[in-house]
Amino acid sequence: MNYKIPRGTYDILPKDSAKWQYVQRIFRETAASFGYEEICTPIFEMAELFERSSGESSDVVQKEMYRFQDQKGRDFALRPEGTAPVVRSFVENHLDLQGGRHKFYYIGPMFRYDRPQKGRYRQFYQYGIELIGSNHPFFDAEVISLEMQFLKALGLKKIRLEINSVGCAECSSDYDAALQDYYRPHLAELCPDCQKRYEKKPRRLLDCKVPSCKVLRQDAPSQLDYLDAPCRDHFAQVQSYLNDMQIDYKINPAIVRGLDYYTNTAFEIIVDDLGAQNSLAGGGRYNGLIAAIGGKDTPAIGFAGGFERLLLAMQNEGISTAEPLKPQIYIIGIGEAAQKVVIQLLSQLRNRGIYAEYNPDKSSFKAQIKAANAMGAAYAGIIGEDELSSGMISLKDLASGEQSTVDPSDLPNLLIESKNKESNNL
RNA sequence: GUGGGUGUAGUUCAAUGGCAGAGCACCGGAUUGUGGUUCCGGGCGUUGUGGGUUCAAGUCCCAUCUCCCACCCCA
Repeated sequence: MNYKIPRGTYDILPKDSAKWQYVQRIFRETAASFGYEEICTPIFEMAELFERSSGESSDVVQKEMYRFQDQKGRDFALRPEGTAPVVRSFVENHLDLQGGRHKFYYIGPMFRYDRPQKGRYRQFYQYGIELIGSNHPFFDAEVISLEMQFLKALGLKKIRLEINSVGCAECSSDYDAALQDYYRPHLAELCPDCQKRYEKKPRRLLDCKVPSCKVLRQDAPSQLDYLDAPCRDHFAQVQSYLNDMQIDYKINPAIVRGLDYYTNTAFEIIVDDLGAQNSLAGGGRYNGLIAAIGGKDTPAIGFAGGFERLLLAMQNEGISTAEPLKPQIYIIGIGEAAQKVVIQLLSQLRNRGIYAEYNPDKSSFKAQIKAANAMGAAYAGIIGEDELSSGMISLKDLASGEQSTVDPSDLPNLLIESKNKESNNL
């Protein structure tokens, strides 16, 4: 084998594509029921867009972006996440000046130069929504409920919703200072990673997995105690709306979104038994982002989820998604003379939208009916010498074994009728 | 970027340093046109790749790559 797929990427083969179509369809339907419409943005953008939005110090920008220059030396990056491009498009198309609320959803591949592992790839597919133009806490709850609704529609049960508030720019920097004050005397006891975090992003100290760091964290100040009055009120209202929507959640002060632009509400949906990468979706409010990339100051909230993890979780819960494609009829032709009639019939049926199969590679009657059975065809249509002379077709119901003789002109309607009957029974 | 594991037929896996094999899948057949069972037949694969040790390497050594798991990070 000469050519190999790039590391951390994968092909979606026909045997799996129905699953992908299914989850995407359910997501689109769910989004539509909340009034969200699709937005498609390019797969690459100016690298600077992501530096601005995610934060130059973030890992995503520092070491995970696929960056490249084009023939004119312009600095681009394959998009590592979906929010910045949507916001860029929002501003570029002057929707910020138009006012009002805007609801977007997107589906597509994202790229991050990570070390691949379970539930983590270098090209991975995300779905997400963005609601731009309101700071009302109702919409925080609505965005969360859309995601919960989607997961429920898929039949996932073993999921947990955790929420937090990271406050606005002011209270969040107050909190960082408080955390540093707390950790300063213990600096030497922290793991090397945490010592770096202390400087760069003190909040990251809260989700370190090293036992000694976990112990220290127990008495650390909580973000929630450092929220100013408006932020505290906002968070309380979000919870109240979630209660009204009968959505279960747990407050987890350790939830820290990785990207710099988050404010106030942050949430994450976690699935057990998924391995280390157990975060199925995450999101939050990002009131400062639109202004940060040059638009009119506009509040916004959204989330993103990963399809790979979704599919893993569904597999874990034994949720089956799609039936394999089965022919409605498999046409068996015997002898050279039959082939012409077979092909004409095949075309007629396909023109009527009926999935009909025929395989001239198999010549014997036995091989053909075996294939019909193996493919799960509902019927076998037989055309041999007898049928050629009578102008009729022998039609065999492969489930019951019953065989009848039908006029070729009646066949399409007959097949469509039986298909309808079958889907009504489901 | 760090650590551990891994790689043999389409697939799942065998093979004390000594002839690379089996199950499943796939294809064909079992007296001329009736399917899930059964029986019979069908396998030379750069043993991931490149070096090295050896009379002899799938097996030992080195390098490299993939995949898996974890750290990290995150969806």
